Amino acid sequence: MVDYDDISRCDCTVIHEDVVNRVKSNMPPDERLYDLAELFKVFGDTTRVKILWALDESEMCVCDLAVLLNMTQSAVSHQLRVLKQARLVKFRKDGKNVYYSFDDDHVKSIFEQGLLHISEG
Amino acid sequence: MVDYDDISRCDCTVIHEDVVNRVKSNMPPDERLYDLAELFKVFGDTTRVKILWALDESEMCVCDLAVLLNMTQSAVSHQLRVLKQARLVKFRKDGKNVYYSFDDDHVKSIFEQGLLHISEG
DNA sequence: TAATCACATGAACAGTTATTCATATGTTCA
DNA sequence: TGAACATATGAATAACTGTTCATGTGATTA
Repeated sequence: MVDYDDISRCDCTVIHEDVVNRVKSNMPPDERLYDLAELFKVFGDTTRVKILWALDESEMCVCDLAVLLNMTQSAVSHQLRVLKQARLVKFRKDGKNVYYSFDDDHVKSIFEQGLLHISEG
Repeated sequence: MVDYDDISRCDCTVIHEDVVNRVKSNMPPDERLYDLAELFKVFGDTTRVKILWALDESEMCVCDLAVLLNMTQSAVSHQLRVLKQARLVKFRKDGKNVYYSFDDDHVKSIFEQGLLHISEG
Protein backbone atom coordinates (compact mmCIF):
# COMPACT_ATOMS: atom_id res chain seq x y z
CA MET A 1 0.00 0.00 0.00
CA VAL A 2 1.25 3.46 -0.80
CA ASP A 3 1.94 5.42 2.36
CA TYR A 4 0.13 8.65 1.67
CA ASP A 5 1.93 10.37 4.52
CA ASP A 6 5.05 9.98 2.46
CA ILE A 7 3.84 11.47 -0.77
CA SER A 8 3.11 14.91 0.54
CA ARG A 9 5.93 16.43 -1.47
CA CYS A 10 5.00 14.72 -4.67
CA ASP A 11 2.77 16.72 -6.99
CA CYS A 12 1.72 13.73 -9.07
CA THR A 13 -1.11 11.28 -8.94
CA VAL A 14 -0.15 7.67 -8.39
CA ILE A 15 -0.27 6.11 -11.79
CA HIS A 16 1.04 2.61 -11.28
CA GLU A 17 0.49 1.86 -7.64
CA ASP A 18 1.33 -1.82 -8.04
CA VAL A 19 4.70 -1.08 -9.58
CA VAL A 20 5.53 1.51 -6.95
CA ASN A 21 4.64 -0.85 -4.12
CA ARG A 22 6.58 -3.76 -5.53
CA VAL A 23 9.69 -1.70 -6.18
CA LYS A 24 9.42 -0.06 -2.79
CA SER A 25 9.26 -3.37 -0.99
CA ASN A 26 12.36 -4.59 -2.78
CA MET A 27 14.45 -1.47 -2.21
CA PRO A 28 17.30 -1.64 0.30
CA PRO A 29 16.82 0.65 3.30
CA ASP A 30 17.47 4.34 2.73
CA GLU A 31 20.50 4.31 4.98
CA ARG A 32 22.14 1.64 2.89
CA LEU A 33 21.58 3.49 -0.37
CA TYR A 34 22.84 6.64 1.30
CA ASP A 35 26.05 4.90 2.30
CA LEU A 36 26.41 3.58 -1.21
CA ALA A 37 26.10 7.07 -2.66
CA GLU A 38 28.61 8.35 -0.11
CA LEU A 39 31.09 5.75 -1.27
CA PHE A 40 30.70 6.70 -4.91
CA LYS A 41 31.01 10.35 -4.01
CA VAL A 42 34.55 9.54 -2.92
CA PHE A 43 35.28 8.13 -6.38
CA GLY A 44 33.67 11.11 -8.03
CA ASP A 45 36.74 13.32 -8.02
CA THR A 46 39.63 13.17 -10.45
CA THR A 47 42.26 13.76 -7.81
CA ARG A 48 41.04 10.92 -5.64
CA VAL A 49 40.70 8.58 -8.60
CA LYS A 50 44.28 9.34 -9.55
CA ILE A 51 45.50 8.79 -6.02
CA LEU A 52 43.71 5.44 -5.78
CA TRP A 53 45.00 4.38 -9.15
CA ALA A 54 48.53 5.32 -8.16
CA LEU A 55 48.36 3.57 -4.82
CA ASP A 56 47.10 0.44 -6.47
CA GLU A 57 50.33 0.49 -8.44
CA SER A 58 52.63 1.18 -5.52
CA GLU A 59 52.80 2.39 -1.97
CA MET A 60 53.69 6.08 -2.03
CA CYS A 61 54.39 8.89 0.41
CA VAL A 62 52.50 12.17 0.32
CA CYS A 63 55.29 14.06 -1.40
CA ASP A 64 55.54 11.48 -4.14
CA LEU A 65 51.83 11.77 -4.77
CA ALA A 66 52.06 15.55 -4.84
CA VAL A 67 54.80 15.39 -7.45
CA LEU A 68 53.01 12.75 -9.47
CA LEU A 69 49.77 14.70 -9.54
CA ASN A 70 51.39 18.12 -9.76
CA MET A 71 49.49 19.34 -6.75
CA THR A 72 50.35 20.92 -3.45
CA GLN A 73 51.15 18.63 -0.55
CA SER A 74 48.25 20.19 1.30
CA ALA A 75 45.68 19.38 -1.35
CA VAL A 76 46.87 15.79 -1.54
CA SER A 77 46.84 15.47 2.22
CA HIS A 78 43.26 16.70 2.41
CA GLN A 79 42.16 14.14 -0.14
CA LEU A 80 44.05 11.36 1.59
CA ARG A 81 42.06 12.15 4.68
CA VAL A 82 38.85 11.61 2.73
CA LEU A 83 40.13 8.30 1.38
CA LYS A 84 41.23 7.28 4.84
CA GLN A 85 37.80 8.02 6.29
CA ALA A 86 36.21 5.91 3.56
CA ARG A 87 38.60 3.08 4.52
CA LEU A 88 40.00 2.96 1.01
CA VAL A 89 43.63 3.55 1.90
CA LYS A 90 45.84 2.65 4.82
CA PHE A 91 49.14 4.15 5.91
CA ARG A 92 52.31 3.45 7.81
CA LYS A 93 54.71 5.98 9.28
CA ASP A 94 58.44 5.79 8.76
CA GLY A 95 60.36 8.67 10.23
CA LYS A 96 59.16 11.90 8.73
CA ASN A 97 57.35 10.13 5.93
CA VAL A 98 53.90 8.64 5.82
CA TYR A 99 53.42 5.90 3.26
CA TYR A 100 49.94 5.35 1.93
CA SER A 101 48.71 2.23 0.22
CA PHE A 102 45.59 0.68 -1.17
CA ASP A 103 43.25 -0.95 1.29
CA ASP A 104 40.38 -2.50 -0.58
CA ASP A 105 39.80 -5.44 -2.85
CA HIS A 106 36.61 -4.20 -4.42
CA VAL A 107 37.69 -0.80 -5.61
CA LYS A 108 39.78 -2.00 -8.51
CA SER A 109 36.92 -4.05 -9.82
CA ILE A 110 34.56 -1.11 -9.38
CA PHE A 111 36.95 0.97 -11.45
CA GLU A 112 37.20 -1.69 -14.11
CA GLN A 113 33.44 -1.87 -14.45
CA GLY A 114 33.37 1.91 -14.66
CA LEU A 115 35.92 1.86 -17.43
CA LEU A 116 33.83 -0.67 -19.31
CA HIS A 117 30.96 1.77 -19.22
CA ILE A 118 32.84 4.79 -20.46
CA SER A 119 34.57 2.71 -23.12
CA GLU A 120 31.31 1.87 -24.80
CA GLY A 121 30.69 5.41 -25.92
CA MET B 1 62.39 11.07 -15.84
CA VAL B 2 60.44 13.51 -13.73
CA ASP B 3 59.09 16.35 -15.82
CA TYR B 4 60.11 19.37 -13.81
CA ASP B 5 57.82 21.61 -15.80
CA ASP B 6 54.96 19.69 -14.28
CA ILE B 7 55.91 19.95 -10.65
CA SER B 8 55.83 23.68 -10.35
CA ARG B 9 52.84 23.60 -8.04
CA CYS B 10 54.30 20.98 -5.78
CA ASP B 11 56.05 22.28 -2.72
CA CYS B 12 57.87 19.02 -2.03
CA THR B 13 61.22 17.59 -3.01
CA VAL B 14 61.10 14.44 -5.07
CA ILE B 15 61.75 11.64 -2.64
CA HIS B 16 61.27 8.49 -4.64
CA GLU B 17 61.82 9.49 -8.23
CA ASP B 18 61.86 5.90 -9.43
CA VAL B 19 58.48 5.13 -7.93
CA VAL B 20 56.96 8.32 -9.28
CA ASN B 21 58.24 7.63 -12.77
CA ARG B 22 57.09 4.04 -12.81
CA VAL B 23 53.62 4.87 -11.53
CA LYS B 24 53.32 7.79 -13.92
CA SER B 25 54.16 5.65 -16.92
CA ASN B 26 51.50 3.13 -15.95
CA MET B 27 48.72 5.65 -15.31
CA PRO B 28 45.89 5.89 -17.81
CA PRO B 29 45.67 9.26 -19.56
CA ASP B 30 44.21 12.12 -17.54
CA GLU B 31 41.18 12.35 -19.77
CA ARG B 32 40.28 8.75 -19.06
CA LEU B 33 40.56 9.14 -15.32
CA TYR B 34 38.53 12.32 -15.58
CA ASP B 35 35.75 10.48 -17.40
CA LEU B 36 35.86 7.75 -14.79
CA ALA B 37 35.44 10.29 -11.99
CA GLU B 38 32.59 11.92 -13.91
CA LEU B 39 30.81 8.59 -14.09
CA PHE B 40 31.16 7.97 -10.38
CA LYS B 41 29.99 11.49 -9.66
CA VAL B 42 26.68 10.43 -11.16
CA PHE B 43 26.47 7.58 -8.66
CA GLY B 44 27.44 9.88 -5.82
CA ASP B 45 23.95 11.11 -5.06
CA THR B 46 21.31 9.31 -3.05
CA THR B 47 18.47 10.33 -5.33
CA ARG B 48 20.18 9.02 -8.42
CA VAL B 49 21.22 5.80 -6.70
CA LYS B 50 17.62 5.23 -5.68
CA ILE B 51 16.36 5.94 -9.18
CA LEU B 52 18.85 3.53 -10.71
CA TRP B 53 18.03 0.88 -8.15
CA ALA B 54 14.33 1.30 -8.82
CA LEU B 55 14.71 1.20 -12.58
CA ASP B 56 16.75 -1.95 -12.32
CA GLU B 57 13.71 -3.46 -10.67
CA SER B 58 11.16 -2.18 -13.12
CA GLU B 59 10.51 0.32 -15.86
CA MET B 60 8.82 3.34 -14.32
CA CYS B 61 7.33 6.65 -15.36
CA VAL B 62 8.41 9.94 -13.83
CA CYS B 63 5.37 10.24 -11.59
CA ASP B 64 5.89 6.76 -10.20
CA LEU B 65 9.46 7.62 -9.35
CA ALA B 66 8.38 10.86 -7.72
CA VAL B 67 5.89 9.01 -5.54
CA LEU B 68 8.34 6.25 -4.72
CA LEU B 69 11.05 8.67 -3.70
CA ASN B 70 8.72 11.22 -2.14
CA MET B 71 10.12 13.99 -4.27
CA THR B 72 8.71 16.54 -6.65
CA GLN B 73 8.30 15.57 -10.26
CA SER B 74 10.63 18.39 -11.17
CA ALA B 75 13.47 17.16 -9.00
CA VAL B 76 13.16 13.66 -10.38
CA SER B 77 13.04 14.95 -13.92
CA HIS B 78 16.21 16.95 -13.41
CA GLN B 79 18.03 13.90 -12.12
CA LEU B 80 16.74 11.73 -14.93
CA ARG B 81 18.33 14.17 -17.31
CA VAL B 82 21.68 13.63 -15.62
CA LEU B 83 21.27 9.87 -15.84
CA LYS B 84 20.26 10.16 -19.47
CA GLN B 85 23.33 12.22 -20.29
CA ALA B 86 25.51 9.60 -18.64
CA ARG B 87 23.79 6.96 -20.78
CA LEU B 88 22.66 5.05 -17.73
CA VAL B 89 18.95 5.09 -18.46
CA LYS B 90 16.82 5.01 -21.59
CA PHE B 91 13.23 6.02 -22.09
CA ARG B 92 10.21 5.45 -24.26
CA LYS B 93 7.21 7.72 -24.64
CA ASP B 94 3.69 6.46 -24.40
CA GLY B 95 1.02 9.10 -24.59
CA LYS B 96 1.54 11.63 -21.87
CA ASN B 97 3.87 9.36 -19.97
CA VAL B 98 7.58 8.80 -20.35
CA TYR B 99 8.82 5.45 -19.16
CA TYR B 100 12.41 5.21 -18.03
CA SER B 101 14.40 2.04 -17.72
CA PHE B 102 17.87 0.83 -16.97
CA ASP B 103 20.39 0.98 -19.78
CA ASP B 104 23.66 -0.49 -18.59
CA ASP B 105 25.00 -3.90 -17.77
CA HIS B 106 27.90 -2.74 -15.65
CA VAL B 107 26.11 -0.50 -13.21
CA LYS B 108 24.50 -3.25 -11.18
CA SER B 109 27.82 -4.97 -10.73
CA ILE B 110 29.42 -1.65 -9.77
CA PHE B 111 26.73 -1.22 -7.14
CA GLU B 112 27.23 -4.74 -5.85
CA GLN B 113 30.94 -4.20 -5.44
CA GLY B 114 30.18 -0.96 -3.64
CA LEU B 115 27.85 -2.75 -1.28
CA LEU B 116 30.56 -5.27 -0.54
CA HIS B 117 32.79 -2.46 0.57
CA ILE B 118 30.34 -0.74 2.87
CA SER B 119 29.27 -4.08 4.31
CA GLU B 120 32.71 -4.77 5.65
CA GLY B 121 32.59 -1.98 8.17
C1' DT C 1 68.73 22.97 20.74
C1' DA C 2 67.58 25.12 16.56
C1' DA C 3 66.63 24.49 11.90
C1' DT C 4 64.57 21.75 8.49
C1' DC C 5 61.55 18.63 6.49
C1' DA C 6 57.12 15.73 5.90
C1' DC C 7 52.69 15.90 6.89
C1' DA C 8 48.18 17.47 8.94
C1' DT C 9 44.64 20.75 9.58
C1' DG C 10 41.53 24.88 10.19
C1' DA C 11 39.68 28.84 7.80
C1' DA C 12 38.43 31.03 3.67
C1' DC C 13 37.08 31.27 -1.01
C1' DA C 14 35.43 29.94 -5.50
C1' DG C 15 33.13 26.75 -8.07
C1' DT C 16 29.69 23.15 -8.27
C1' DT C 17 25.27 20.95 -7.41
C1' DA C 18 20.49 19.50 -5.88
C1' DT C 19 16.24 21.25 -5.08
C1' DT C 20 12.46 24.51 -5.61
C1' DC C 21 9.57 27.55 -8.13
C1' DA C 22 7.56 29.17 -12.18
C1' DT C 23 6.61 28.15 -16.57
C1' DA C 24 6.80 25.89 -21.17
C1' DT C 25 5.78 21.82 -24.22
C1' DG C 26 3.16 18.23 -25.85
C1' DT C 27 -0.53 14.80 -25.32
C1' DT C 28 -5.23 13.32 -24.19
C1' DC C 29 -9.94 13.90 -23.80
C1' DA C 30 -14.29 16.21 -23.12
C1' DT D 1 -10.80 24.05 -29.08
C1' DG D 2 -9.91 24.27 -24.30
C1' DA D 3 -8.98 22.08 -19.95
C1' DA D 4 -6.26 18.80 -17.57
C1' DC D 5 -2.33 16.15 -17.08
C1' DA D 6 2.70 14.31 -17.54
C1' DT D 7 6.95 15.91 -18.28
C1' DA D 8 10.85 19.16 -19.23
C1' DT D 9 13.49 23.11 -18.30
C1' DG D 10 15.49 27.78 -17.00
C1' DA D 11 16.52 30.66 -13.09
C1' DA D 12 17.42 31.19 -8.36
C1' DT D 13 19.06 29.70 -4.03
C1' DA D 14 21.14 27.11 -0.36
C1' DA D 15 24.30 23.66 0.68
C1' DC D 16 28.37 21.32 -0.38
C1' DT D 17 33.18 20.60 -2.02
C1' DG D 18 38.12 21.12 -3.56
C1' DT D 19 41.91 23.98 -3.35
C1' DT D 20 44.81 27.48 -1.29
C1' DC D 21 46.97 29.77 2.42
C1' DA D 22 48.70 29.97 6.88
C1' DT D 23 50.06 27.50 10.53
C1' DG D 24 50.66 23.54 13.71
C1' DT D 25 52.83 18.98 14.97
C1' DG D 26 56.24 15.65 15.18
C1' DA D 27 60.56 13.58 13.53
C1' DT D 28 65.33 14.23 11.87
C1' DT D 29 69.77 16.22 11.78
C1' DA D 30 73.32 19.70 11.90
